[in-house]
Amino acid sequence: MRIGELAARAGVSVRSLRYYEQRGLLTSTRTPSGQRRYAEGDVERVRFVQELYAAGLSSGTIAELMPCRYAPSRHNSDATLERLAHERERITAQIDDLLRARDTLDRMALLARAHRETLPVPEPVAG
Amino acid sequence: MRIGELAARAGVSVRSLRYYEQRGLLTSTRTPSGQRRYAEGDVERVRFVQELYAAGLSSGTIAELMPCRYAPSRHNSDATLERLAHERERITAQIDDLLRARDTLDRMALLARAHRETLPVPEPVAG
DNA sequence: CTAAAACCTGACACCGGTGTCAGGGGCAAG
DNA sequence: CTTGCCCCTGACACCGGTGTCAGGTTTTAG
Repeated sequence: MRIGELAARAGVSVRSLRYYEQRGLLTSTRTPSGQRRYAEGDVERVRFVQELYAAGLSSGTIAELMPCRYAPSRHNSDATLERLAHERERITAQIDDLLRARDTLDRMALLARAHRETLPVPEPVAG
Repeated sequence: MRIGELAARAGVSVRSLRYYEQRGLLTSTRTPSGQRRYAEGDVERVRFVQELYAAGLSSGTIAELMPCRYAPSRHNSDATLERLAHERERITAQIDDLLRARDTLDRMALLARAHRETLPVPEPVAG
């Protein structure tokens, strides 16, 4: 398929797909005139990339993990396991950060609501 | 206390503290010569800022939430509640992203390990 | 008094994924 | 052939918290 269709189906911009190719996250065949053509499986591949981006992995790291996912072999799995463990640790720490911050926000919201009721205004808002 | 001490005790750089002041997240009194002086409570305040930064809140958003934390009143709590709810939602979504990605990494690690045992090499590496 | 350490302001750089513009092909439908 | 849409490359901008350098002042220790 052409790049516009892949972008639409994977939910990313055309710009991003070209960038992924440049970073080695995605490959395409080219028509004689130079236009990119993609296979069906690339939709899933792009979603995979997005999923890891959403978790804060860099394009370099994702590039390193791609073969483990799409062309696993003894050769690549060794070095990759360390990277996997490292990223897992980072993600877990990040989740902890988020949970802590969310708790803090919740406490602040409670406090804010308490202040609202501590000082009731005659006619706050009818509706 | 002076800025260097606050930086050390809060675990951030001096540069960051000046930036926080510029963004309205932190205030300082000045000595006649212009040097910043901070109160004890600012240590906690800086940690609070860091906690929210770690959860992806921007300095602008944090600035908006500061009064809710350190000077709560009917006046500010109203508009802030919406912001709090919004950020909470964002954080929760982010946690979901991280959990999904972590699961994916875990599956990849399993796959990698499986490949290792599927194709055992005679003498991988002795030491 | 002097030297070192700490502080000041201001400015520029970085990262990295994405938006966007410019200027130029390719290709199907009419 | 023309029109219109999609594609190509290359380049610049952005965000935002932080590092870092320059050039200068203040404080502190000896």
